[in-house]
Amino acid sequence: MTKRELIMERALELFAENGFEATSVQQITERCGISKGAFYLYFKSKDELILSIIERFMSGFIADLEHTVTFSRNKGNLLYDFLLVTFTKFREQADFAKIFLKEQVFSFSEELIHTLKFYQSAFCRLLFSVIQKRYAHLKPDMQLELFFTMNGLIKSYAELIFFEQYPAELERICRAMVEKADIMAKHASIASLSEEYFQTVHIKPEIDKETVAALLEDVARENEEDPLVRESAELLLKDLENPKFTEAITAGLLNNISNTRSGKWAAYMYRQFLQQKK
Amino acid sequence: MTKRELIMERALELFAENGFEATSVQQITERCGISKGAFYLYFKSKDELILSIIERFMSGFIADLEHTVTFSRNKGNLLYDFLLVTFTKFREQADFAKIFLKEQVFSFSEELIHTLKFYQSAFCRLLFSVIQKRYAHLKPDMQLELFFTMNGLIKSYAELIFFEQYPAELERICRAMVEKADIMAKHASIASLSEEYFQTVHIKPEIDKETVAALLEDVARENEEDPLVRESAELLLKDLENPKFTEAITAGLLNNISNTRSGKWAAYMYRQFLQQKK
DNA sequence: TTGACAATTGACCGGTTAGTCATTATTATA
DNA sequence: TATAATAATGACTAACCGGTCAATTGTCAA
Repeated sequence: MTKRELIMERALELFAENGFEATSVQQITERCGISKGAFYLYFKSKDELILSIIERFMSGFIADLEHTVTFSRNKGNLLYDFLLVTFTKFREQADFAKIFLKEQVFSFSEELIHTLKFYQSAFCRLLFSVIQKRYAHLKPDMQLELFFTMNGLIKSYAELIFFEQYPAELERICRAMVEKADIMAKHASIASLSEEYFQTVHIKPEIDKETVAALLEDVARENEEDPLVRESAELLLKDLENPKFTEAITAGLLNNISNTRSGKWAAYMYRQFLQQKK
Repeated sequence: MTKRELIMERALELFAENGFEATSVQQITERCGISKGAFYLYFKSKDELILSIIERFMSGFIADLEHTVTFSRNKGNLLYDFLLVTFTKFREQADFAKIFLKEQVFSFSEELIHTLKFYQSAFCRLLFSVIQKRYAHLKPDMQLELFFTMNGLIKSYAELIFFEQYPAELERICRAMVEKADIMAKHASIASLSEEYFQTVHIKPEIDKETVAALLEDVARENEEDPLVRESAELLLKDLENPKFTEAITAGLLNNISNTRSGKWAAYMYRQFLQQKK
């Protein structure tokens, strides 16, 4: 483990215990057994630290969910799978879940708020797409209603599990949630939210070409020894500047890089970027 | 408006804007146009200030809800009324709602955490009693399930309204929520929570005799000019020490003081105290 | 007008914070 | 072993925090 990773790990523990604001750089360095000066060799500020932590975990989280949505074998279980992956990932990273669920948005830097909103809307888009598929026959306003309810329940269950340390059976919770969604889809008639709500949640991600290019370069660098992945990333990079490939070819290349850690995220961003252009 | 109230009001604004931790006493006094020293004439610490704010608003809030539950004319609409009062009260006090919904529990004093938990569990008990009445035919585990879902939805809607400033129609939201509850009560079968959850939420309030006595003394003092209220409070005070009255008499006396501001809260606490003794 | 008392002030205190940088320790290379 | 390069240190700064208190101002009866 690099020292940078060590700092991130210990800091995450402290943030989960005492919150971001209440944790001082001093405390972090003490737990790591390093000096205060050393901290600033690896992070240029405390803000950059929390940003890196959020970025690192959330990119993995969203990429995993995206993978579930895209490659789920059993389409009938997609909602269940989505929920289970969500809770499982959060449980794996319980410390992160705590700060993500409860952390104040007050007194955060603009950049931090922007990053959080970006990932939150990425999650919302995925969840909504799952709802849309399962309940395609419903009118959009009732789909919205279902999305809102499920989103709220996810948060409630997450708080119960991580803050009250409730000994939950994740599978049971997910089954109960799917049942609720199905029942509501079948019998509910009153929509409490208008289309305006969609705008509230659905903040456009505004992914630019440079961001995607940078991610693909990372993939190529990190997988230098694997020619298939490296070449796929390089081809995608070229096509980004000068699109020539058909959809099938692009999809195949994205699949090639999707098995690597950084590749999963890069592929997701690439797909989002293409969809945005349409 | 007394200077104490002025401070509470301006402080609440700042807390809603920047959070409790991030708001300094300096900022508060500046917005009030007073000196820092003056602040400490009215509050012995910053903690006492936030405690007073919470106490002031939450006692009124819970008392109103309790009044709704106890005296609701149309029992069939009780859940709807409960939800509507909740949202309406929160909207009236949007600044307070913000700090109550989002404020960190990290780095709060023990007393503050205890107070917050006390009011939260008072709210939970009321909501659960409403659910219990409406869905009396259901098994306890499904009642719990309904309670959890409604509680979560209340929070989700509240966040939507106060943080995203979503232009909500409260009546429509409440109708949609009641519909959801009814549908779930009729068709849901999977219970995700065991009885353990009840303990998590249902923290015993532990109301002691002295607390209730102090509240009744306040009522008597505040309503000196109203003999009916004053004497009712004094009789209740005596009966607290040396219980002689029948339930009907006690209930009547509690009704007598329930129309005053402080009386509503005192009556609620009195009833809770009696129930606890059983 | 005076004097007693209450209300109000703001400089000040000890403590904590994020962040800096001259100095020192460690490692790699020649 | 000597030298250069890199890694790490911790005392230090400036700003801000909650809270205090001697000094000042305002008020009103005598």
